[in-house]
Amino acid sequence: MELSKNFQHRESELQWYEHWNQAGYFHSVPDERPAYTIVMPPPNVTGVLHMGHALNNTVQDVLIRRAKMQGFNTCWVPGTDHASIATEAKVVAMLREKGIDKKDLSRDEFLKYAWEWKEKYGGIILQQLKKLGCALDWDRTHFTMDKDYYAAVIRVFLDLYNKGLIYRGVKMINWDPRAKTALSDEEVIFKQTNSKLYYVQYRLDTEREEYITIATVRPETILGDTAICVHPNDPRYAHLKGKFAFVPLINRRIPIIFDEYIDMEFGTGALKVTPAHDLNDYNLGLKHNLPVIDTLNDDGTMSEAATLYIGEDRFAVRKKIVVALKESGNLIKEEEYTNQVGHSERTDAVIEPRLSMQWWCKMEDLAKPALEAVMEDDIAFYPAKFKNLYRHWMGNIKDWCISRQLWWGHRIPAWYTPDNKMTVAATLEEAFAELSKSDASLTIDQIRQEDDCLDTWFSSWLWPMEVFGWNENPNNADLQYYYPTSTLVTAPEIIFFWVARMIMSGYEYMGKKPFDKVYFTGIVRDKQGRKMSKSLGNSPDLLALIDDFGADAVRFSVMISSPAGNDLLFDESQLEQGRNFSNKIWNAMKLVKGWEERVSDETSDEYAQFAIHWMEQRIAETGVELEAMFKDFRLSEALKTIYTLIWNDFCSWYLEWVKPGFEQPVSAKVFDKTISIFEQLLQLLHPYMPFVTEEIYHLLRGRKMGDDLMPLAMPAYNTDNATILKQGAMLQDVITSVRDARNKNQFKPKDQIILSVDTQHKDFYNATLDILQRQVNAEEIKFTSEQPASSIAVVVNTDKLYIEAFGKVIDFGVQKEQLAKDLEYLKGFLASVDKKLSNERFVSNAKPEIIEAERKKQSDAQAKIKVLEESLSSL
RNA sequence: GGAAGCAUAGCUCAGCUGGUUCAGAGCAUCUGCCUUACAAGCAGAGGGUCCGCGGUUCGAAUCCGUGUGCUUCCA
Repeated sequence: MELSKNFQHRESELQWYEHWNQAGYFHSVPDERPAYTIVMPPPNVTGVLHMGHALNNTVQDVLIRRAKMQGFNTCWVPGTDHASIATEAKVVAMLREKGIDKKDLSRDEFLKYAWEWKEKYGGIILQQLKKLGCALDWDRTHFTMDKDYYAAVIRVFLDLYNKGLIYRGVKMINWDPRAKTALSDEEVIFKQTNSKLYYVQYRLDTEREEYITIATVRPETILGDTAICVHPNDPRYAHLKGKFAFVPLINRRIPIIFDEYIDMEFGTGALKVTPAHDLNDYNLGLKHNLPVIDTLNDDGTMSEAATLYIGEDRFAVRKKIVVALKESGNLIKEEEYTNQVGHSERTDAVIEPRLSMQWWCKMEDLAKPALEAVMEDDIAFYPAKFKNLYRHWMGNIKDWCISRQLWWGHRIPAWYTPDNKMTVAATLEEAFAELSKSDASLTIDQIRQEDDCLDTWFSSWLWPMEVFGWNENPNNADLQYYYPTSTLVTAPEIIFFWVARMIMSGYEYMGKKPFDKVYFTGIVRDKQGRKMSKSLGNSPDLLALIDDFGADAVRFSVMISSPAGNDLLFDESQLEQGRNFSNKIWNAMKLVKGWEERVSDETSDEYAQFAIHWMEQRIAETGVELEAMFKDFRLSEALKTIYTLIWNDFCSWYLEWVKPGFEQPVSAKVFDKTISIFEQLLQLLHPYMPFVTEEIYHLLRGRKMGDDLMPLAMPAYNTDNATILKQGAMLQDVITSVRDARNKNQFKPKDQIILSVDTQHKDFYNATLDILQRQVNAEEIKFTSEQPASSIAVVVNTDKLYIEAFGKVIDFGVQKEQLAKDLEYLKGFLASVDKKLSNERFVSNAKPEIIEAERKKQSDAQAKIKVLEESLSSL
């Protein structure tokens, strides 16, 4: 078979993903093996794959694939969440394009469109995950508005309500006037904004014409002012106790109040108080019994209560009112001012603090066990630094606003009579039964259900239990087997939104934590360090990257640069590195495959014994290291380690050491061992780069479909020969040193040399002679005790190597320089070691093995110095 | 205003419990190679006051304090 020049990822990816799926490797059913379970953080159903997903899901896939090889029954559950605000916004936009206004639709009509939209576009992101190679159990795909899931959400709502943990109340909330819904604090993004600070004077209700000046960035809100507040210790305003002022333009008479809340330094030290439109003002209003005048409609236009500009947009009014204030002489001055302005995470509209009746969930009791679990490492966070953040939030937890003024989502199961009596019940019939108890004349068609939906996170917090069918039967076999799940992989930015709440619901409803470990990935940033986001448009097109470089290369690039919890700057050079790595392995395969037709039983393979033995030990050594790294989620370090093992140890050293000469036969043993070694390496790499490894695994021995790498059990690694590892390193050292000397003396690669070795370790050289000879292109290697005439001397450890070449003029100056430089370094090194060892406090305080190591360093350095001095003097 | 994180080669970053397996990787740079798997490659090389200062210690890139700079979270 003709093998292509490079790895052809496009065909390979399609073929293997389909094959793994068909073979059932992705699907899990409970059995006697231990389970290793991950529930995917459900992406937004409107989403398309971006770098954050690529990172997050590659991490999960690496964990799943490795666990599978280690004998776990792995289950990785895919799914999406309904993302009420984002989806509703998309559907509204889609309808608008069709010329349909949401206002003209009934709730049911709208939902019909929404479901159509979901069926059409909602699965895109899951399909894209297949391109990335994700080993997901597709039979378990869930959606947060599936019938049973919906029922679970309603059931939890009823339960919490009955426990007294859910209540209705008027509070200051974050209002998104574009989406016309409340937002939780976490959904508001504060952006630095260039604003203006307006100084406005209010006429005092005194006989003399006196004024008090306030500063505000939101002049349109003065129409809702119900007081002016100053600091009780502020001498400027002490005389105003008990006085009143008039709101400009509308001449509302409002009191001057005194409160220590005021920052005397800010503005004029006098604050206008608008309880309906500012949280702090609201609290002041409560304290001082101020009336609340709500001057805004839900769409951000002025309400009738404003009395002026009714129906006009708040920002247009801001401009107009400034003009009006100027004309009336109330505007004193304007100042440039930068402040933090809240924007909606989803619609980017400027948030209005607004008083509103909402549904709330009490968090204090739920938070307690969830906080303890993390603090006591019953649920372990990686990296642990996020425990602090978690503790801080959980310790100061506020009640959760769970209602959203949207249609797309789980409709709150609260029911009202025409005179606004309310009950909470699963169905209309139950609600009717309850409500009619106190009103016998009530008919069922008079009852109307709450319009609001629940926050999306109020459904996704049930994810780890509900994907296994908690609602239908909490004792079902799947839930018993897979819950608690093993590892949650997510971004730190949703630690409160989601992670904390899943822990709460897990304890509340399962009595158990939802997962053992939480691994927080970093945030993917672009080259300039900006977070990749849709709004910036700086996220590369992942599918294009996969197409260009291959899924393995994309996976490589995100994994190589993502130490746990640290942000990663995404750089295309890493994609190239990944692609090149695939090709390197592909070419190594071509080399080995090329030997197949030249396998012979008669060929000597003694020369290769050392190489094989050494490589096997290197793999074992690395296998042990990898185990430790995976335990700590040092995933990028693990990949680097595997990369080095394959590229350096295997390709650069091992293959060169065992490679037969041009068109020479290769022994059956070397061939077979090399393939076995290759297969072990492919297995170690497979979790990171599944496609290229599976492809080559099959090609190496011409395996049949079904005889696959993906489910192959991984051996337990342990090293039993430290000596050969040291000898391998020594051999590399000798080879590099001789090559360096060749280079420095301008030898061409083809120039042959004669190498003479003055050593105490003849056994080592005898075992590696053939390898050494080929690697340094030596015609002959012999032992000696004297430096041959006109030879280059090289010192490696305490061995002296002499290089002779015919027809080569040797530059002793270069050589002398090199030896002198080495000697100088070593003398300095020895001096530092001597100093340490002659320090009494070191000898008495340091651990014995450290002292022993220093002694060894001392004697090694002394020996080497001696050898170097001898070489120098013989020049 | 409160809190956290980061500062290591030209660039992007590793460096777990303090000790030469500790100063490392990739990219970039320099030298030599179209060597019979791979030029997306091979063989070598150069390059760093581990941000400044102070402390703990026999010993600090690593621990503590402090200053500076950047980032993020909360108010």
